[in-house]
Amino acid sequence: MSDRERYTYMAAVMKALAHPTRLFIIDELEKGPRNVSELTDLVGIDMSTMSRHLATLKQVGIIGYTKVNNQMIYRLLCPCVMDMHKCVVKIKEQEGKRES
Amino acid sequence: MSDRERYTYMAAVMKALAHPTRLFIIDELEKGPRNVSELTDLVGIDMSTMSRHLATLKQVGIIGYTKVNNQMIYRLLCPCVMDMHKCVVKIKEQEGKRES
DNA sequence: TGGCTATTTGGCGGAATGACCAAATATAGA
DNA sequence: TCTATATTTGGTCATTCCGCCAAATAGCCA
Repeated sequence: MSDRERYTYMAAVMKALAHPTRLFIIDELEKGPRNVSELTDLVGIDMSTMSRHLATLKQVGIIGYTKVNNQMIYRLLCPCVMDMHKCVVKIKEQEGKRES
Repeated sequence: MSDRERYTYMAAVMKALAHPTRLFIIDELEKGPRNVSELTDLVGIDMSTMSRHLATLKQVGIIGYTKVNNQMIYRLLCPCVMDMHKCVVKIKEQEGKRES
């Protein structure tokens, strides 16, 4: 894998995380599996929009789903995503200490 | 800070990282300070585009600069960003192990 | 089959992104 | 002051994103 490919891949993962709703989804799935309706109700957006957010996260392998009857039960595949949250918090914390 | 604000802030940081060139910039600045021309030559894009990428990273506090004569010397303010890289690598590693 | 529920997909519109070129700005030096 | 160098900013264009609504799809159950 070339450097260019690696950066492109990483950027795709970051991009998948770069939306408030999708970060919320990750936090919520960290508590346990949820179906699309539950997540939709929690966020308060159109279900079609939620479905697309879920597809975005699924596409890069952060979440997965199990089909149960006519429901899609989504779950977090990569808990390490939470480490990123912590890192972002660090960035914020040091914001005040910057020189320039 | 409300949950909604927190997610919005985090998403903004992720978004700033969500581009191959900007990830490259971070890797490069991790080695040491660089001016705009150096980074531009390394990536091979228009200097104006590079300048905007740098502004994006600066805006969320990941990098900073010092003005020396008519040069802008950029440097990494938040080395912890590298931790995120590691996390993304983890996501990639477990890609093969996924069930669905 | 028909109807009900859950979810995804197609399409549209407005906003943001990222590339380039050209022009503006700032600083050093002749 | 004039010129050269380094950087940013304004403008344009094509593409992508993200919201909604409407329609399609899939799986129960009567």
